[in-house]
Amino acid sequence: MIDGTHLLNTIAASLNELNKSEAKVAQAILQDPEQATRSSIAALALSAGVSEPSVNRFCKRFGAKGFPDFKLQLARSLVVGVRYVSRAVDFDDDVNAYSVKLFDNSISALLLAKDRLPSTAIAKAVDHLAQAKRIYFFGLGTSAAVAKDASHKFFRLNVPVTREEDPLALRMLAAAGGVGDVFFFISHTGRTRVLVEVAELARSTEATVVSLTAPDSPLADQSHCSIALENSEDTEEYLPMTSRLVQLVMLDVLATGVTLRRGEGFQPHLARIKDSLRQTRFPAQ
Amino acid sequence: MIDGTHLLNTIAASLNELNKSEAKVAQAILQDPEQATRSSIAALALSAGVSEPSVNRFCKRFGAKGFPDFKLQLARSLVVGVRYVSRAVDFDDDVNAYSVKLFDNSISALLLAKDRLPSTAIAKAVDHLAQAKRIYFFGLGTSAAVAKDASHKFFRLNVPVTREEDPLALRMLAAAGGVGDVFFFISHTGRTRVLVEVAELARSTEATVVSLTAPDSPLADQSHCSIALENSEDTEEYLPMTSRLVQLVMLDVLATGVTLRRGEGFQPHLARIKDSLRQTRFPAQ
DNA sequence: GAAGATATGTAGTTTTATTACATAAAATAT
DNA sequence: ATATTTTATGTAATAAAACTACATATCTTC
Repeated sequence: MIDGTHLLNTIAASLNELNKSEAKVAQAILQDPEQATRSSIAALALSAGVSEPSVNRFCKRFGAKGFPDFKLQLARSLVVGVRYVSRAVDFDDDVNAYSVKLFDNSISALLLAKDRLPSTAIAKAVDHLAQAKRIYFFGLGTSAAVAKDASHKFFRLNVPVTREEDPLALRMLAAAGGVGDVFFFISHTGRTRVLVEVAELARSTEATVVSLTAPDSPLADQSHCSIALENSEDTEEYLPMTSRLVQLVMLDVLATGVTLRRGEGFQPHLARIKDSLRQTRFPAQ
Repeated sequence: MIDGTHLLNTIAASLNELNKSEAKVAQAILQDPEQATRSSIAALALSAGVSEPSVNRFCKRFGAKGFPDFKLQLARSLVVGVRYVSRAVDFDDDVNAYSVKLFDNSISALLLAKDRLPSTAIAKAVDHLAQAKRIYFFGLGTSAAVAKDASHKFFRLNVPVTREEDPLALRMLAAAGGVGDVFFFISHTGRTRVLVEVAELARSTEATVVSLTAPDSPLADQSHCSIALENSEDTEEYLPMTSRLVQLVMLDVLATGVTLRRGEGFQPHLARIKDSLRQTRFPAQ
């Protein structure tokens, strides 16, 4: 019921199978579902031009116990979402059960992050990135994949991008930093020794240090600008982390911010890059 | 109201500012919110051990017009979600506006994918992966980052993992495939020439070809098992793609499936890997 | 166009929610 | 400590909303 197809779609789909008055009710509901959830049965009957029992029958037809129950379901279906409380995977979950749980967890993580967007930090980071002569993306472990994704995205924005994982190379690059260089660190914990040390090194140059990491962490402390990502209750005993998804989307946000800074004239450049891929693909059928 | 703070949190937060009977009502609701949305005022009053008007007053205190209205709001707040319709970024969006849009788009993409989980394909893929002697993750472009993430995740599952991007290396590895090898292809379009050719090559050996790609694509056709990811209306003129997020979560699902296959006795192994990272970090404050 | 089936509405009944008011509990002042 | 005020809570009456049984209308089918 909750996670299934959306009530509104169901109603719309069965429009032609309905009686005249039921169809009128459907019409009225589809026309303003939000309103419908706030109406009494009398009000809805009036606006649909039918009698109250017709509305009632309509509700029962769609599996509700009655009108109030129907309104409840409708109200829920108006919000696309996940049930709160992220549930952990059980050993006796079947394929569908654990799949849904993992998706739900991921979605919850993004929803949570959305609710606490550090807008000022984002704006500042976009400033730095938009002005950068070169961007270095540094991340280790799971964050290395995020860094890879980020560099792949940012190089399109007409700025030289360097990505590294080798700790020695990291140090050397950081030490050689100068004006216009932005060192972008990605770390879930913000406590990875190497990264923190490298950030410190970069900080000692004329370069700018930006990070996407846990607030108040050693790494955040070393940054000129740090975008805080609360690492929510990631018990993750054996579960994959949801935090990297948030990191990825946050980098999308930053890339978008930079793109907008580039202005409308920048669009052709992006189009050209996209076109360059065309020949590598089989044409669509 | 919809996107704002969650009603339940608000209630929980103001618990100590409430009168005795109001607190009882709050208690009863927090204890089983779902139930509360389905109860009559009488039922809730009973379960809270207070009179009906007390419940009514409680509702009004939290901004509702009355009990039914309160139930409606409660029902909504139980679903964390996004308003449907993914909106595109405008050139005059401010930081917060485009951030929210990007998050919403990502969330919608995951929600959509969740609604069309190809369970049978997933189960089959888990079968293959759980039995693999070695897994090769192949992806190019954006999918290369996904492949990197995947290999990082699967190597923990006690199976040798190889990841490659060099087209020549891909060919050689594929040609050398044998029984127990699983070649896992990741591609948004499923039409990247190199990948399709390499898949064909792998297919000609005793190895198993699994893919995470668009249904009915050339790549899917070459696979023993293909997990279909509809590449939804990804206009993505200049916007980053949401599809890779879905890919990542899908790989989480597969990794989880394999983990569950390994059985409970496998947990210590994972714990050991996690522990191995401890010394690379600054201790938490 | 009549008989049956289906759909819709009317009016009464029941359930549910709200209000007005009375009583009880708590807080403050004397 | 007690009276007085204020606040909290419940009781009972009222109003509103939803539901049911049944009557009437409409549509089908022969």
